[in-house]
Amino acid sequence: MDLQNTQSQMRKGVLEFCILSIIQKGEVYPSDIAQQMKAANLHILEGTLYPLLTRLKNAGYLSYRWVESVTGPPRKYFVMTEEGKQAYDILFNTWQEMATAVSTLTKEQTNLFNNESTSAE
Amino acid sequence: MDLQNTQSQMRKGVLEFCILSIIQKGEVYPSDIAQQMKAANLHILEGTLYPLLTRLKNAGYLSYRWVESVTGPPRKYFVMTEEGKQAYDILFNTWQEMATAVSTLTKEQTNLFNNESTSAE
DNA sequence: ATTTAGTACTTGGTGATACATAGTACTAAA
DNA sequence: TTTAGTACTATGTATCACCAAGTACTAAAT
Repeated sequence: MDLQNTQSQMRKGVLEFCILSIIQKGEVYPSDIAQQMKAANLHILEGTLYPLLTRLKNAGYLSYRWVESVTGPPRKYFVMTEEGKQAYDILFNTWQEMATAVSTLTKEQTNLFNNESTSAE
Repeated sequence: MDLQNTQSQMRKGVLEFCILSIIQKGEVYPSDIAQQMKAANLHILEGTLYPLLTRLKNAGYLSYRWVESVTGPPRKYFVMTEEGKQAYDILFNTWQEMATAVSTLTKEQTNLFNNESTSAE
């Protein structure tokens, strides 16, 4: 176990949520997403992003259309489905609740549990 | 893929961090930790908690001592090592940076990237 | 004394998924 | 025709939460 791995795990947990958030704001193709994630300091690699988008699409949260490009092969432009929007709203709540819980837990404070009943006999 | 799984992934990413935070506040044994996590709405099961503590101990972040109990088998009481404190501080920063990044990303706002250069030709 | 219930810790198997790496395919310019 | 840049795909590996079953200890009930 190393710290980088733990940090990676932390980031991993919110990848889907962040990507749904980006797509919710407008039609994008994978490189747009990678760019925005990078700008937010949440780097994501091709080998992670593409399978993740496929999973989200298979789950019915996304749909896409092929769009020709002059600079290379065609691009998959993704948009959110109604189902995806609902899922995003739920994840948004989940995130907020979790962020609140973690902030509370990690605040420096006298903790109720430590002051009673847990001392060894 | 279902939503519960995604929510579980989100929680998974911060488990180690939260547990380190709890141990940092004082000597505890696994049931204390589970109880505090539950109180924070971040439930953790035995099959998750015990291996995780073993990993953290093997990484040098924790040490423990056996303490007899009158109500059952002896308990492993965990405390943090110096190395563990340093790791915790790093994870604390990681968490804060990530939480900020996610909040920024998921805020409803006109995004710079969507307004230029990403439209298809 | 033996059984039962409660508590504490351990172990093995499964599934989900990020990551690393390599590969395919398309366009445009040298 | 080759090279470089871009876009998408596929495979193998490692990590880790979860599930389920198991071991072990104590105290109370029978």
